[in-house]
Amino acid sequence: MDDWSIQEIAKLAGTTSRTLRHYDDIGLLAPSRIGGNGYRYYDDRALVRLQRIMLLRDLGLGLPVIAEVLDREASAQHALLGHLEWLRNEQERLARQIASVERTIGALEGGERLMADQMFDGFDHTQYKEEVEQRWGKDAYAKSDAWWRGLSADEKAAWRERATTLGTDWIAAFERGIDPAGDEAQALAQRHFEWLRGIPGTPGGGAGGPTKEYFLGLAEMYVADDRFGANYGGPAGAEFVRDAMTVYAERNL
Amino acid sequence: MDDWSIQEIAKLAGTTSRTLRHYDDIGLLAPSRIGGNGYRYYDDRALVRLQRIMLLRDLGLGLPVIAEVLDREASAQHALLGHLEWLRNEQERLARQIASVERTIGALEGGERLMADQMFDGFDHTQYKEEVEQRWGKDAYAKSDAWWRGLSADEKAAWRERATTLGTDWIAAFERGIDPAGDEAQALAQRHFEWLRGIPGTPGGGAGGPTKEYFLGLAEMYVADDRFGANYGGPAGAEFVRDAMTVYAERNL
DNA sequence: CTAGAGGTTGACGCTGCGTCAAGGTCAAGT
DNA sequence: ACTTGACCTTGACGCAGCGTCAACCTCTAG
Repeated sequence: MDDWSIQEIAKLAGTTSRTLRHYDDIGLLAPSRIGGNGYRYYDDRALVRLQRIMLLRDLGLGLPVIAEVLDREASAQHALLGHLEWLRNEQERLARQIASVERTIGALEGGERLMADQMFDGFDHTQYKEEVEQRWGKDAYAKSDAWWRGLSADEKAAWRERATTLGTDWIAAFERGIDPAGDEAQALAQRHFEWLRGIPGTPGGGAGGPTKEYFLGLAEMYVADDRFGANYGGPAGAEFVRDAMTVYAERNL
Repeated sequence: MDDWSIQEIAKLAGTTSRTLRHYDDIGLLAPSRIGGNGYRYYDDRALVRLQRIMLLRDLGLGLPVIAEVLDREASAQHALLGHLEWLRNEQERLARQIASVERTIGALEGGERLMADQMFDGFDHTQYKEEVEQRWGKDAYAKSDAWWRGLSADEKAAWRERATTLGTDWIAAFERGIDPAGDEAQALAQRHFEWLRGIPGTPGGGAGGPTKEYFLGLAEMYVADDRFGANYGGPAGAEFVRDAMTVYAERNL
């Protein structure tokens, strides 16, 4: 008989018997013959198929796809081209992750600078301490400060990114000239509300979310103070944001 | 109560309630409070922890590692540096895979050239047809040829690589001047035997492996024909290989 | 006759949740 | 009071590809 036992063919192809049993289970590669004792035996045609399987597997293709290719249900080119996209996307993902990890490590080694960051809705955290304390009390500032300082540099970056995204969305909405009381602007106000809610220790943080006073107070401050307003496209944009927020507050808070 | 329901905190952190239950299950993030009805509730401290979890998770860290970092059992720097290695290795792996896939696609598009490849132990497949037929008959050549043509370009490359590796190992052994009858050289002869066995359709392919005649015939041919001998470091190397193979054949075949 | 190598069929484990399934709870509307 | 409907709970399977026991035959050599 010109065939091999399961371990023999496994060695020839550089794999394991367990793998071959698995391939049998899922129908990818059946033994060419099964002995009366239940033993699996493979011939040279099976070896060729197995070698193709190993090759495609090493290229990263999934077993179902390999089965399609080998059974002529799909062309190898097509499958490989699709797979190539996958691989490239994965590589980009990894590149981004590597960059993020490097930046994070750098930040940690840099002593985890906590200051010179933005908070309280885009404020530099320490620079505007007086305004915050004056408006919402020393306690509000202290609690928020403690929370903020507890975050790592990257976490802060994430928060800033959320703030930035929200800001640019506000600006885009303003520039399109939509109605501050319309659905779209109100949806933004809703997001603004949720965002504030995510800052523990402030009058806005907590399950209930910002109080009406805090929400309206912020809205007015965006207009009154250009340092805030800058985050929303300047005085005109800030007015738009304030209007939308005011409508939202009246309707929901 | 300054806390949130499971869905609320999930939205605040940009994840799902299922994930939070999972984190509870594995002990990564327990709810700060559990209602009499079994509901999970999370406070601001839990939110901060959750946000850190999401950040580290986005960097690609595993949940157990994240737990260690957050519980101060391991430093973030250390964990991230280790992770960075992981990521770089993965990226290299992907790069190699991408290159392989591209080469394979190119080969397929190139019409899958089957000739100008090596076989029958390093022979150019078609170039030495006569010798092969003369030594082992037309049938041997035809069967092996059919098998060989059935392989893809990459599969052939894999076979050549195995041949090359074996060849360089032989050469290295020869240059170190070891005993052809010693354990090391005999182990190489064993590998040579296994390798020949993996070529179906030849006098060497099949469960039993090469016959003694085929094995010895090849060994002599390595010495007699420089085209073979070149694969084993020239005439002197070929003699070493022949001696080792002869000993092996006498002992085991 | 027995040991040892090798074969068989289950079945769990791993990573990180997504996705039902079956069934309580709660606020709102009728 | 009753019914929705939204949200909560605890299981438990599924995925990709095998590694790794476990418990139990089978074959070969001494």
